[in-house]
Amino acid sequence: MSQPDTKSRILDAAEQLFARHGFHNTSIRAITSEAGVNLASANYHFGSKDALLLAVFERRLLPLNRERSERLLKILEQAEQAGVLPAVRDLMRAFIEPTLSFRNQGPGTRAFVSLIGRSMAEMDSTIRDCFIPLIEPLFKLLFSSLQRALPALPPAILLTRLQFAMGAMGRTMCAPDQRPLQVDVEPSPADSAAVAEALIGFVCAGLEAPC
Amino acid sequence: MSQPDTKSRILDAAEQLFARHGFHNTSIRAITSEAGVNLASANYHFGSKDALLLAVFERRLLPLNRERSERLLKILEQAEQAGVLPAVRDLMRAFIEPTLSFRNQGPGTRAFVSLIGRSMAEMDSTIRDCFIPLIEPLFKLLFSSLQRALPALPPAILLTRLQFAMGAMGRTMCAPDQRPLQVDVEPSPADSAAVAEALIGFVCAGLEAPC
DNA sequence: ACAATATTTAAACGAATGTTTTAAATGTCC
DNA sequence: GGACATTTAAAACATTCGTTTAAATATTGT
Repeated sequence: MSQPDTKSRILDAAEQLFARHGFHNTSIRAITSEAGVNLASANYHFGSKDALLLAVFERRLLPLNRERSERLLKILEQAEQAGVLPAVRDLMRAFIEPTLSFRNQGPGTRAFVSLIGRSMAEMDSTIRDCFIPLIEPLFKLLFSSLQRALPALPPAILLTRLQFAMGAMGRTMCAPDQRPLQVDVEPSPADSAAVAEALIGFVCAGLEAPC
Repeated sequence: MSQPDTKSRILDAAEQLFARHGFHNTSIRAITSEAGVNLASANYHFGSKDALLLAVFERRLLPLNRERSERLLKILEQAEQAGVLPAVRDLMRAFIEPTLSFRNQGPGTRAFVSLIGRSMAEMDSTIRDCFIPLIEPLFKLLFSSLQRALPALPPAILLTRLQFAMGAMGRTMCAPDQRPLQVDVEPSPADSAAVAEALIGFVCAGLEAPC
């Protein structure tokens, strides 16, 4: 092996470039060049560009989703044992907080969070075919958990509002790496924990709003 | 000229395909083929693919933004004459409602709304260079209007929350045309006026939440 | 140490892309 | 009605793309 092994270096470079320029606008040549490896090694290790995208998703999303899923289940369990409804805020925090704090764990995870945020708005089937199956089970768990937390809210309304929340979250994930819209105010707090708390407060207010 | 003129047919086809497959994944050949015109006519009329994207944006966004801008200004004016603060809900309705009702005015406008919603999450510079200048003035107007409506809220907090609202709105604009995440509930109301009202309620609750 | 396997390298392939070119056709205006 | 600009048509341009090939090199197992 060279420095880190070739496979990881390709994943790192792909993650960075997919996040910055998008999947279809990033060539395998750009990836292998950025990674400092031979062009053919990307296809050798991953088979195809599509499979590389899937590998980029899976490397970080599987552990992240496991953590979020465990936190959700623990909240449900604790609420049941205490004989109370789970709190919307606790549930949304379990879903949002690990994702946004992920951003601070290095340049790789930061790019990855951008990539995911961007992928949530993606229409292209190549990307959605990779992405949707990876988050659908967790999304279902979140939805059913929120149903328990808000038993009086019609499920269709809850689903609509949860889509709004996903939109707010997705934008928060990729907006810091976008060229910003210029407004005549100093930019929002760089402290990402504060942004996460603000987002949690925002979506909880919206989810729990009167009907 | 043929049926509708060639220029419009190219714009219609580009709008449809950009929304469905994304800019970089749509070829000029696919556009001109869908439009039933010659390949070279796209470059003849618009000069380049980038310029075609800009034309697609401008054709509908300029009138739409004019309407939204006028509605915002009227609300500010009326509030000032009445000696009261403008209502957050009125301002957000003026910004959101014309956009979402635009979706029901035909297949072209529907695709366009998707394209805009998708573009709000875009990282690619080609697309953002076209898109950002077209919405920045309106966004600034919305922001300053909300500052007047919420004088007690620190501007940095307001900006953060407005980003959340933009994310929720962007997702609402393109989600109906995405392959949906499957949840065990009948999909949200097809009535788009109801969705718009739900969105307005959601973002107002979040914007006005206690700090 | 040697054979077997895994990985890297350099070169090339065919296909698809945005754009340009040339010629024919169509419309406009004096 | 003829000169002129505008629009279409078909072909070709040079690049870039994802992928594959085949030889060279490194690694591993025994």
